[in-house]
Amino acid sequence: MAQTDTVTRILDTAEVLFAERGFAETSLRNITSKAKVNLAAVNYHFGSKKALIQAVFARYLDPFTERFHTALDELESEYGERPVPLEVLLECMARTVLEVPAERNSLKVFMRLLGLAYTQAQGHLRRFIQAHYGSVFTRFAELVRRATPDLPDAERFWRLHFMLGTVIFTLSGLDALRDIAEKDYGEHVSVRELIRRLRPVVVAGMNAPLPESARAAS
Amino acid sequence: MAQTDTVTRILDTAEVLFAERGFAETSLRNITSKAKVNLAAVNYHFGSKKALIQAVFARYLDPFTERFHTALDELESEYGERPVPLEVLLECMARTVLEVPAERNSLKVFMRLLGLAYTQAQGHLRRFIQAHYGSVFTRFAELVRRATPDLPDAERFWRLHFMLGTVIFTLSGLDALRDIAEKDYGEHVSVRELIRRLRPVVVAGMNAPLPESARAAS
DNA sequence: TCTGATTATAAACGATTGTTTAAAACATAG
DNA sequence: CTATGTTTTAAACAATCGTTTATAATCAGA
Repeated sequence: MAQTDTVTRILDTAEVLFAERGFAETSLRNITSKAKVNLAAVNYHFGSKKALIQAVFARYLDPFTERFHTALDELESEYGERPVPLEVLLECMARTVLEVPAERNSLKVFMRLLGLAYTQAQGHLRRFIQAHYGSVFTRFAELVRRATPDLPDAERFWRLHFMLGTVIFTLSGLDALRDIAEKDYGEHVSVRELIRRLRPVVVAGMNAPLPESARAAS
Repeated sequence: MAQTDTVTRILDTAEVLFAERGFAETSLRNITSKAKVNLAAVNYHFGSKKALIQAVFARYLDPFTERFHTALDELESEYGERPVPLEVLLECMARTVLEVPAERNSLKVFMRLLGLAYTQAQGHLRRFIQAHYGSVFTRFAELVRRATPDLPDAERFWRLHFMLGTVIFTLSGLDALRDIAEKDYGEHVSVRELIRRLRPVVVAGMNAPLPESARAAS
């Protein structure tokens, strides 16, 4: 039983430190000392630092993809052949993202990790995430395609990533932005309130008019 | 004259490596060996690695803020007391962002650096950028305020950062996205074309309907 | 051409990194 | 209790990090 305890203590500490300072800036000694665990325990239980990083992600993404798949199952059986409206799809994704880390009050950590997965070099991480969790995103993208039949494929592809960028960038850099916001007009904003603000912006962005044709551009 | 040569060779190499792998993952030995410069040259000319990082940013942001200020000057004198339309402001910013690195074909590097500035911990960088270049952003935000008088202050603040997130996130992670895009539908997309696609999305996001009131939310 | 300051260089510094080793502690089944 | 397999531990590993030092090379001004 002490084994499980050590493994989860390492994961709990690692995810916080990774989220705060990034992967390269967090040493195994930082993690093990704060987790009150022997240094060698990381290599013993996980094999390497890279594997630890992937394990941290898997602990969030495994339940996320599972819940997201069943949520999409429900939507598909509810709507049958009819396309699921875009707002419903976005709402579904947002709800799932909020649910997963809610149990440990770690939404902020989860968001920050997603941001790091995009921006930190860490080629192994991108490959790991793509290989293990790419399919659920493909499925979501296909549903979005049916919800926005007028959008050219390329346009929809990019707008989906614009949307992802907005959300992940905002929620991942939340602490820094919150500092500025509080200094500017003294309002403390919660993650859920931010998501409330994000929704109309994202929907409007997805439904924006098509850009002027490439040839007509200056 | 050899001095200037060494300094710029260090900066040229450092910005590329930083953009590719991040700050912590790029060692001074990586930089100096690739730049064919002695290791100690960095500490001699810049003082420290932190100072080198800041110098890399200053080389982009100094001309950027200067050009942006004069471009905003022209807009203000053109419109006088009337508010500058939002589209014009965004167009002005986009044009300035494109102009600065154009001389060295390093738009990709510039964008990637901006993304890193947001996401990498590097507290000293955030403070440096805020202290040196915060004023031009404040000025821009004030012009946006006059262009969108119907938007509550808090809402506009967050939407501006949503927009920044979309653009920086997209252009900073461009290489990864481009790989996916090419694999999905074989189209190679240029930065300028991406900006063309971004514009209507950003404008629509800024002009999106207000979210349901906080109290009415679930 | 000599002088004095600036720049380049090679070598070493101590600190920290991820990982491995070998022995100790522990748990559990016979 | 004993024996076996698992987990923990302290110590050391080689590699790399940013920085410093002392010396050599280069330059500009008189």
